[in-house]
Amino acid sequence: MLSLTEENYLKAIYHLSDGGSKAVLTNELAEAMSTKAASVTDMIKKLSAKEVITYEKYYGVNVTIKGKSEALIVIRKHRLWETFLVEKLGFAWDEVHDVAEQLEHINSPRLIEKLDEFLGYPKVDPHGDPIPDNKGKIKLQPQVPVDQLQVGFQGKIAAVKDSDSNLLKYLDKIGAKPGVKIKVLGKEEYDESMEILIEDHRVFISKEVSQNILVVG
Amino acid sequence: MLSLTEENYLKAIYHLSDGGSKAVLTNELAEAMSTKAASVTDMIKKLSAKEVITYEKYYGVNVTIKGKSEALIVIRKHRLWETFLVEKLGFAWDEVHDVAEQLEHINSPRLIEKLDEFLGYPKVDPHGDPIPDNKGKIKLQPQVPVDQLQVGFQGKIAAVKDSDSNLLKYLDKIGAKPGVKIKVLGKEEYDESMEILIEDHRVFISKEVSQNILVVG
DNA sequence: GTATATTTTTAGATTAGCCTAAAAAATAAT
DNA sequence: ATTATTTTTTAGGCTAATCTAAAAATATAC
Repeated sequence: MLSLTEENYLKAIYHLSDGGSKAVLTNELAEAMSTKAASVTDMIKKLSAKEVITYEKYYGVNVTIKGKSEALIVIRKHRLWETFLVEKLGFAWDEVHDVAEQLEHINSPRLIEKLDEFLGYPKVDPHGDPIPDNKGKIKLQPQVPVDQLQVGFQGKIAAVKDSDSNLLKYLDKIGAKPGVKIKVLGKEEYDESMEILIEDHRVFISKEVSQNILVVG
Repeated sequence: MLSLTEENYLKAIYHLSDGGSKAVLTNELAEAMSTKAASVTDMIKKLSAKEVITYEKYYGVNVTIKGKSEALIVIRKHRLWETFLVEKLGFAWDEVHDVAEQLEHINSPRLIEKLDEFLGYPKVDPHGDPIPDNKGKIKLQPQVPVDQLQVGFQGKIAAVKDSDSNLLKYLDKIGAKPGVKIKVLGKEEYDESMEILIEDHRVFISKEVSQNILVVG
């Protein structure tokens, strides 16, 4: 059983490690938690003792299987609550985070199952992030390049192919970065250029560009 | 600003004092909070410093105006959440208390206003208890426990004391829920058990049970 | 490859909330 | 009205989570 504070640290570690794929340094974590490195060291020892992370001095921390599962439960709760706030209570998608940060710590598996059912078992939250299922499994969606999308498609930018620096600069200019909402408005047959909505503004992109933006449903 | 623990103490004081109409003793409070008298004395000092209660040594504590208002905000949240859990998520009315105990501490005035709106501005919660408005005003109707009623009394169940889950299950079984018609058929002198009519069927209840059913005329 | 800078850890305090044991005040009993 | 009992408070300690300041380990620079 984790305390509220421990739960928050674990979640931060999970995110900073990209879901457990790399080690997290003490200072990074201190920054993320708005606290001091010394406090982080203390907490790291506690979380190690509870076997949700492994810890090597002066090297960093890694999430264990158990830790991942616990982190995903919190993330599931966070994203279900965000969905509730937007879909049912009429919050704007950018004002839900702080409240969801509190709600995610409510401890009642039954409540979460009921909430999930009430929301119609949503797959993604209002930001487009996937909602882990009740086993803690996160269904990572296949990333599709924009040029293969149908007109009308709505989703979120998952990644961009970062081969060319000029391309990245251009993508940055039009606001095409991971996490941003995207919608396909139109497709020109003869040159395969596209008209898309990035966040809230319309842009025309060439086939070349469209091949380099990866999205998820 | 009160901590979670302070909020729970204040709420208990509010209830034990019958909404601020009498002083609460240290041991009473210790009992209610499942803690020791010494801890209560400590907390009393903190709550006095924050001016939500007044405190006279060896006499007891009283809620201040400010304290009442803060307690009522928590009670409002508790009862709105209980309503949500029953009305929207399909919880049974006797399984909501523990979850609502957690949810009542979520701090977001906007959330509560939105929730209130979503629920259609309910006046009472699933136990029949009145929901304070957003100014902290509570419309109280005099509620009398069944054990104090005369034979022949007819009325309506207004609320049940929602402390014990086993009791709530029992009450649910005999159909004793808010809104239901009730009539006192008889009273046994030697053990103070009673025979009552709940909606349409006769039941015998012990004194203990009769003390936990509150009715209005 | 030694010196300097950065990062991380230890050491020692602090605060909130709780505890036990003992002292003090209030209440009850004779 | 003293004594006995109950209630409440004080005294002193414990744990979780935080802090500052200093020491230790690692990384960087010349």
